[in-house]
Amino acid sequence: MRPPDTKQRLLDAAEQLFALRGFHATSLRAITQAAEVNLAAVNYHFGSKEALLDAVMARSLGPLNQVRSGRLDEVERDAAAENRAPDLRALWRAFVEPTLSMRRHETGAEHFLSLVGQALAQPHGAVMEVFMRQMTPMFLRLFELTCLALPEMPRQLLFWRMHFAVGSLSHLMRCNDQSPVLPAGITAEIDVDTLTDMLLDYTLAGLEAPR
Amino acid sequence: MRPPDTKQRLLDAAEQLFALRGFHATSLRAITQAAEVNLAAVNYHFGSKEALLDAVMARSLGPLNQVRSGRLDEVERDAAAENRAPDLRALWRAFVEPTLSMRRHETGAEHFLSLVGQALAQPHGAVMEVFMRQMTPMFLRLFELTCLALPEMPRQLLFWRMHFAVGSLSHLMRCNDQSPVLPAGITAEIDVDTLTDMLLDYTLAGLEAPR
DNA sequence: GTCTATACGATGATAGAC
DNA sequence: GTCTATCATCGTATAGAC
Repeated sequence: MRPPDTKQRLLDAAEQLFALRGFHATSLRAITQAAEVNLAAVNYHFGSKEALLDAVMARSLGPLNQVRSGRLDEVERDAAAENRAPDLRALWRAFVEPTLSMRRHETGAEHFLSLVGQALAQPHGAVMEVFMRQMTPMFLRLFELTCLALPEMPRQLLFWRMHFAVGSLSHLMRCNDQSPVLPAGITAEIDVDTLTDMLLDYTLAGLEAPR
Repeated sequence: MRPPDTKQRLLDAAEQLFALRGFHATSLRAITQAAEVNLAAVNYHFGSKEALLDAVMARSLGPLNQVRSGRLDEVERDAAAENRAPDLRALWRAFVEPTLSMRRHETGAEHFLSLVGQALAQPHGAVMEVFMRQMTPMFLRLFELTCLALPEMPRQLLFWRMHFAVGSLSHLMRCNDQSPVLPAGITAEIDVDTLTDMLLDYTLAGLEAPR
């Protein structure tokens, strides 16, 4: 009647409750009750409540970055095959699209995005360190490939412009479920592909802007 | 020896501790001890711990938006005097510059920015509602003025592009103290004016990009 | 109106028996 | 590995002194 092991059950219950009601608003007792395990199991398997959040986040972030990494491989391979610089739009599409299309394919995507937002806002959160350790190689690789695609642009300038681009994406991730401010005559509902193209148009124009 | 009133002392102590150690990591007992007031004073003057955070944020956000509002007035006045559409760069400079230059003039600016980041990440936070209630008129006004400055652009498209622009700014605010990923040969130290111009170049190129 | 002292229920964490 | 019992600490509420 309760086949999966305790660790998995805790991860599943925690992911849902953390995202739904927030990290601090969720008690360990609520999680262990939902998972139908003992209260002390959390500290036995993970060590602390925050370490449980770490594990939940790492479980989703790993596969996502694996997809991104594979798509960056493709872009690099295409460029090498035709002996040219990598295509800027293909590059950023490889980075952006897996995240945005999570909502379509994965279940609990909004849970994951909500968790990332919460984790990154903590000042001394060990969670942010986990996130950064996972994301840093991806950022560095994307930066170097962007420099190759825009060889005329100073690296220092591109660094900051990439910072702006990442900000646009992360803000979009954070606000994608709850509608932000809606001016009159504007609807927030939009197709994922259209949204991806709009973000790419915006980002590429900013990256390539004259000084 | 302890001249200011209790309310003020609590706001000051809470602002510093919340920003330094995080909202949930800071106990009311730590705050009241730092403020040298009684524990129950928090609930008497503010009602709850979260309401205290509300008050701290509103204290900084109000004056900041007042500055922004005044500068938007100027842009509108200039446009009306010359009977033309508002200047897009002046418009966004009015919105962006007061925030970025907080670090130069105001004390505890990084505290405020850290608090905003924390507040916005909470799923059901009443704090986000407070923030949004303060920011919504500003966003709506900026949106309408941007539409006037770019009359050819569809409103729906401009709405999303403005969303991307706000994301860039908020990400910059959140990460301005702690250096993010630093590729080789890149330094994160930069003059505030240069940074402002770089952000404006990037944002305007994105807003004006062809479809 | 303000401030103080004190108490209550719930939380995250831990120790030790099984 | 799992469980029960227990701890210090948390946010909150209230009764009563100035």
